[in-house]
Amino acid sequence: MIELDFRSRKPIYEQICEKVKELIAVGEWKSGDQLPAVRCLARELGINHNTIQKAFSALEREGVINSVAGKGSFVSAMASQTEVFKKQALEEIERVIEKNVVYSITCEDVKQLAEHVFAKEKHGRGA
Amino acid sequence: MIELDFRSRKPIYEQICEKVKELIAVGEWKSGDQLPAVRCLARELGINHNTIQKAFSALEREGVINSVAGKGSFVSAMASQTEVFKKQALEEIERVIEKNVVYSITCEDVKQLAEHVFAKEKHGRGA
Amino acid sequence: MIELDFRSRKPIYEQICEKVKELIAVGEWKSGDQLPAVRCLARELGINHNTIQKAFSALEREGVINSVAGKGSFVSAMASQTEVFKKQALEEIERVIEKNVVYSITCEDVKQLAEHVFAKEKHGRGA
Amino acid sequence: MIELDFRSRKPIYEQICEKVKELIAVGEWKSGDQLPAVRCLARELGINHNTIQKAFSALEREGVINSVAGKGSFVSAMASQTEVFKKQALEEIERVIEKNVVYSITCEDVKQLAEHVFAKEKHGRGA
DNA sequence: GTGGTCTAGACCACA
DNA sequence: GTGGTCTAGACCACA
Repeated sequence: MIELDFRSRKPIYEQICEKVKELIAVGEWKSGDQLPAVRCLARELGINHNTIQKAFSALEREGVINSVAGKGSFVSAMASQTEVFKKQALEEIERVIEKNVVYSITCEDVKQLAEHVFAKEKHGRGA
Repeated sequence: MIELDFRSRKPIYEQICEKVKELIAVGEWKSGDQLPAVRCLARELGINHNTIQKAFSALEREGVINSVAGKGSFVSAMASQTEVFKKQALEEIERVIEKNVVYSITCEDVKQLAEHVFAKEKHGRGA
Repeated sequence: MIELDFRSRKPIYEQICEKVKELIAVGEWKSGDQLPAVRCLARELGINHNTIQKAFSALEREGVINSVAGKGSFVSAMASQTEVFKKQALEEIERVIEKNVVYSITCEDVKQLAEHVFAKEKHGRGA
Repeated sequence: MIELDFRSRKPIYEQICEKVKELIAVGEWKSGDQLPAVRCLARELGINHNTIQKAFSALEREGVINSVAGKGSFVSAMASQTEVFKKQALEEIERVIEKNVVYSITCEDVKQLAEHVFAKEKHGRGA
């Protein structure tokens, strides 16, 4: 379910955070669902349990999950989870557009890009 | 001309690379222009010259500048410099959109975002 | 009568201890009253009876209740129960004030805070 | 400068966070000051550098300090640092009063307590 | 079993 | 030198 890129410059624990958020976003994991146990997931992914711990701590801090010692970790009940994710996603896109606006890209370029990406996406899901 | 954010988590040398590219992109520095000497720039920015060296080496590897031992560094003559930058910029934006497509954003969201950013930009320059 | 917050980082057994003390403090449970049976309460709260056991053991150690094997647990006859609770409460508040005195809070700040809390409380009960 | 209580139930890294905040609050460490190096402080306190790392990461998340790889950790420039600390302190006191209001303490009790603590404090500093 | 903390020690990128 | 990440392994409290 979760695939890691050990060559990436992005730390493993951050990759895990992102994957968990994605799994929640696509509805694979729902509010209240119990996540895999820290040590169990660590074994599956072939990494140390402390790395999972670090990822889960960050996710709890963000309000994405709730971890209770002795019981487990659970997808947070935050009703607006999805909206928060969407807001953060759009903010990230905005930042990257702003940063690159200096390289003579036009509004039209970005719009076409968006259409291209979403068209691809549609095909990908249709397939 | 180049301002660094020492608090940023982005490495100083990467910040320098980006600033150099921006200065070329906006036409401040043109093909063939000589860049400031490594040690001189280091003194101005108040950083170690090794950090500038690292940035310039990366820029040379990308073909953005040419360094000639004993003479200095020069903006590359690559005619298509601007187009390469633009292509890279669009690729980066595409990557970020693709990564975030899972968070229930729509093509329309991104298009509106683009318009918003470019409208702001226009105002900023108009001012 | 007893409500638990399973998401709280406060251990379940500590939550139970506090609730029992509160119920005694407000006069709901009086000296000599029999507490619900461990297993019964466990069933009601949907938790393991060992957790209740742990809470009751702690309460007995503090002299709040008396457990008699084969008969059950009873609210301790300590005449001064209420006063002990009050003393402990004030000690806890004192500790927290002392700990925070370094953050440039004033005596006046704390006094106003107290008035605010008690005014709220009064309203809450009046409602 | 920083003393730890290894017997305490409070994790070491949390104790460190609190001590750092206190040192900033009392003006011992000022905005922009460089904190002791992670490994250096670890050696001094006789603990593992990872524990300091964990504390500093938490402090950075809270905006109390800024850590820059290769350079060091610095007291954040947040102008309102002191006010934030004070606000958090008062919130903690409020919470503890509210929690204990059930134990028949009166507003007057708390006010007297406050006076007592601040009188002691004054003497302590005067001595 | 479950999460949380801590150590000892290694390796990395950056300055 | 400086912070950051990761592992292997231990120990703890709680359920």
